[in-house]
Amino acid sequence: MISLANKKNLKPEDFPPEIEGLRMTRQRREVLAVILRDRDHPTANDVFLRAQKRMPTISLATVYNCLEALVTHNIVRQVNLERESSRYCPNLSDHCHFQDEKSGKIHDVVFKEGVKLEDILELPKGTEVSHLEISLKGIFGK
Amino acid sequence: MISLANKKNLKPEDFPPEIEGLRMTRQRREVLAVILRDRDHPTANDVFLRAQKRMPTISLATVYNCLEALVTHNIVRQVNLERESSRYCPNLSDHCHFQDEKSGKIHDVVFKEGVKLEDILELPKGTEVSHLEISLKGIFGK
DNA sequence: CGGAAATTTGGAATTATTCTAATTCGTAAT
DNA sequence: ATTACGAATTAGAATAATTCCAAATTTCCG
Repeated sequence: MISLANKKNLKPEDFPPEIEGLRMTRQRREVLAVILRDRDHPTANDVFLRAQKRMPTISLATVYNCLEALVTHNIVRQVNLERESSRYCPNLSDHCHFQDEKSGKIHDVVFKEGVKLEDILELPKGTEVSHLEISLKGIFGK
Repeated sequence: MISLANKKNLKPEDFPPEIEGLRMTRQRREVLAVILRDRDHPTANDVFLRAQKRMPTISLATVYNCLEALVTHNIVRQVNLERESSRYCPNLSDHCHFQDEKSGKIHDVVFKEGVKLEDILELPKGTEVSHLEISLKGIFGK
């Protein structure tokens, strides 16, 4: 996994020509930069609006295309909460999402030290987990 | 919580006039009976098609209305997997959902004895969880 | 440079769900 | 029973997110 998750003030130009086998086009750079910049779990449309600022000609369809490419190449993660629009998250480490009912903000939540999901679920022998999503809603403390 | 989860061969007529404070109309009975009968996590449209068999005049809008009423009164649970249509589940006990990639079937998965989600997540003090959803995908063993 | 392949684009199409306004139903009082 | 009223149902239109499509553009490579 490439460590983009912590690079904060990355400009689109700073990305290498290829990430995780995905050719970085101008639009993909822009979309990725948007997601890395604010880290607030934007929807595709949010990304579109932000990307448009620097690249007024980008289209929504392209944003969807870029997001799909980034997701399938494991460069960003797609987050689905209830029936809302998908959101996009640059944090690739194991974590889940908590949506605060007051602010609407989405927080990343990590597992306690050493906890593995397979340890806590009653899964039949031979089960292979390829995808896992945990989402919570409520009042986020602090 | 009313123990409908285990009643299997329930006919619509068998329901009391009111469940969890929700008046049971003819359509709501039918929708609930469908969900209790097959327990295969049908979508709204699946429910519609099945309900139509016994009640040819029921409309899709009504199925959506009934499902919403049943969900908000905690009589059935709404299950969201990725971006697919919502599905509906009569099992109200704590559990999560595993979608088998081969068959497409959805399996209920329970926590191991004594595990509480709050114990395994790093949540800030004062956090109140009102809603929780865990979904998995992969090859389901056995 | 020249052609093939990949990407982008705008708009149309699709799909699940919600909305709306009119009708019907159910209940309870007369 | 009849009436009246609020709740529920209905069909169809509307909406919203996403995907599809076909044409235009860009990129890559020899």
